Amino acid sequence: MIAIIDSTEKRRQVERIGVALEKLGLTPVAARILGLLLVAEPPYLTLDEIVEATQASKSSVGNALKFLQSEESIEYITFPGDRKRYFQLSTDTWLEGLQQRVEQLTSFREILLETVDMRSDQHAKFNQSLLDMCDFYGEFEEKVESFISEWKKDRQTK
Amino acid sequence: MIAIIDSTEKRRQVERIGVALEKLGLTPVAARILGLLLVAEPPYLTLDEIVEATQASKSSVGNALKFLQSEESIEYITFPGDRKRYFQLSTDTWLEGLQQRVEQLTSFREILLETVDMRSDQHAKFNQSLLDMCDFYGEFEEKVESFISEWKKDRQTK
DNA sequence: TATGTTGTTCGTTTAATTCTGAACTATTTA
DNA sequence: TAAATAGTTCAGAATTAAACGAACAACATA
Repeated sequence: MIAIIDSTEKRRQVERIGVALEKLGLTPVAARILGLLLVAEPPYLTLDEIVEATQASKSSVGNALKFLQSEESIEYITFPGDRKRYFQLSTDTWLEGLQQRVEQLTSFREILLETVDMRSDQHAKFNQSLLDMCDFYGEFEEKVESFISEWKKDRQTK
Repeated sequence: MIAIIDSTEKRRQVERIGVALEKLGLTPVAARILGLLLVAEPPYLTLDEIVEATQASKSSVGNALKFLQSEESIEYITFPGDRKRYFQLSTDTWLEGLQQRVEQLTSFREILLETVDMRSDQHAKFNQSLLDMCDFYGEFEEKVESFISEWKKDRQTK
């Protein structure tokens, strides 16, 4: 963490972001990489720069970069005459990630509906509560999806 | 898994729900308990019944129950003249859990805004993308919260 | 007061995840 | 062709998380 991130304040911010993202389910290294790419100027770094800045091993960073690319959280750009990959945050595709989460919700809702079907008509009140929950998430998913698509439309016309 | 859950089909459903909930971040035991409480009839079970049905240790189940209560995913009821606690899914408070997740989003958005403030005005396009993302989530949170409170209102008048 | 029942706590064990270092491939440069 | 650079793979080490079992506290009942 010498050259790329120059101030103590920035290093601390990388850690804060790292902790926040760990809580959302990322591994420590992956979380620090995203933090770094949010703070770094320019906001694109090579593998070796990330290795230096995070003090993690090349393989850890390499694997984390691969994972983050698969999640579409980051992508890389290149420059003519320079073989290195410059990794940066995906500023276009993060919406897709949210959409994937909504789809996860949908699939759980389907399992839940199946489960209610399996239940007898005893405990009707409980069954109804489960159905209510399904209704809520059904509408919720719709709302979220239409909000996302509207946002995308606005973005395109900009 | 002998007395409480009587059929192979139900046992399989508990596992399916368990796997789905593990993916959403629960531990295996906690996920199986929720699955069990979705499938079981009646939908309230004692600690010992859950121990028997899940084949996990009493302490694992006890700790998982404690955790699920803290998350407001489950609660317990009692019956007069019966000291045992009957654990069941919270059919009222699961919305609070969703709200807590939204709050997590808010706190990450705050960190993100701070981070943009720390950045220079070079790479303005990148900075703008981060701000756009903040805007999106800001509106998103509002939308979700108003949807939740409307839903609650409807529920009360029912 | 003894006995049984319900649920919790705590130290240990087990299992899963995360990270590492070394070796390796592929590509470029001298 | 040799040396350097960029990135990947993989077996094992280190770390973290999950589950266990035994002991314990609280309470009820006999």
